[in-house]
Amino acid sequence: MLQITRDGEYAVRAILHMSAQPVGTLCLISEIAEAQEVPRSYLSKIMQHLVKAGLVKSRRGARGGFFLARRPQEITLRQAIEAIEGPIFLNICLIKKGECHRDEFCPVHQVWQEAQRKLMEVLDNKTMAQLVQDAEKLKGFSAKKRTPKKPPSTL
Amino acid sequence: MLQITRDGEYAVRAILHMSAQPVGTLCLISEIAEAQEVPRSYLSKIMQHLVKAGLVKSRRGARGGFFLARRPQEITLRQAIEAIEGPIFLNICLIKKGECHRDEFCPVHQVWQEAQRKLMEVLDNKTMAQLVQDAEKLKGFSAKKRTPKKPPSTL
DNA sequence: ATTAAATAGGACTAAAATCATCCTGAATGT
DNA sequence: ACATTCAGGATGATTTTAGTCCTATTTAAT
Repeated sequence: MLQITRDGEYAVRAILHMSAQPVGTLCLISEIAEAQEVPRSYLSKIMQHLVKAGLVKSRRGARGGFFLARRPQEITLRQAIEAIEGPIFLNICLIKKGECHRDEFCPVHQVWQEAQRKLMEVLDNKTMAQLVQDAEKLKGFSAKKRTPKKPPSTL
Repeated sequence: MLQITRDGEYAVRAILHMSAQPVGTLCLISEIAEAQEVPRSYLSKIMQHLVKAGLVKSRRGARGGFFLARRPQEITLRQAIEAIEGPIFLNICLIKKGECHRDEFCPVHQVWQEAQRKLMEVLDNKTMAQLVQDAEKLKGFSAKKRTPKKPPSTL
């Protein structure tokens, strides 16, 4: 449907959550699930997947939990999404050369290529570290809206 | 899965096929199906949909068929795809304001917005007329490769 | 050693989407 | 009348999506 699945969305939320923690923090499934509004049992599966993909590490048992395998500035949005959704191809003709025999003469093929390239560029150029910063700005902004620091006195 | 469906692909093929015909030509389902390698009965459904969407007109009965409702230079790739797939949203949070209550503080939301904008830009900027031209170039190129007009003599 | 706390992993499921096929009906030109 | 086309509905197999639930395994603390 040309739309990312809940898996991808939830994976990004989880990684973003971990990226916002102080280094060394271990995050629990239940904690991430609640904070990021993801069904707990479903998130469990996604975290497993992220561990297998090498983006996240885990420790079992009491005092266990999850933490990032790399620093937030070294994880792009694309990596987070593709870790769980697999590589993105806007059309099956892009999967690999020869996947679609029509690409030799189909003029649409190269349009998809360009569209995909532009899309990837956006996802590649955003790291988890940047997203955490963006989130802080958003928070500051909404806080300012509600309780301005210094309301300009009209007296 | 962040991939267009066969519906969308087939719709584009059908419209492209009609765009490549001389104006006034009526195209038959069976003819389009064969030329564009689309299952005949499936294409039938897609053409119905395209008629309802207003991109294509039809005439029933003997000597009937399909033809474009607008000129090829007035139909963009995006219009062709969205006519059959409905509006594209890379993530459900983009469907409409308030669809996702997290968008107030979620820093990923605006990244999706930008990604979608860039993607749409590519699809918006390609008309069926241009695609027909592109196809002609591709044909000319592959023909040249196989039978070069004037092979450089080495004698 | 026991136990409580966590993740790992497999089995299962309901609902929806995908990718079609087939048949009947309606319109239209000859 | 008849052959030719599209219109529209019913049906269906398969896959994907979006989960849940239960048991096993690992680990830290007591």
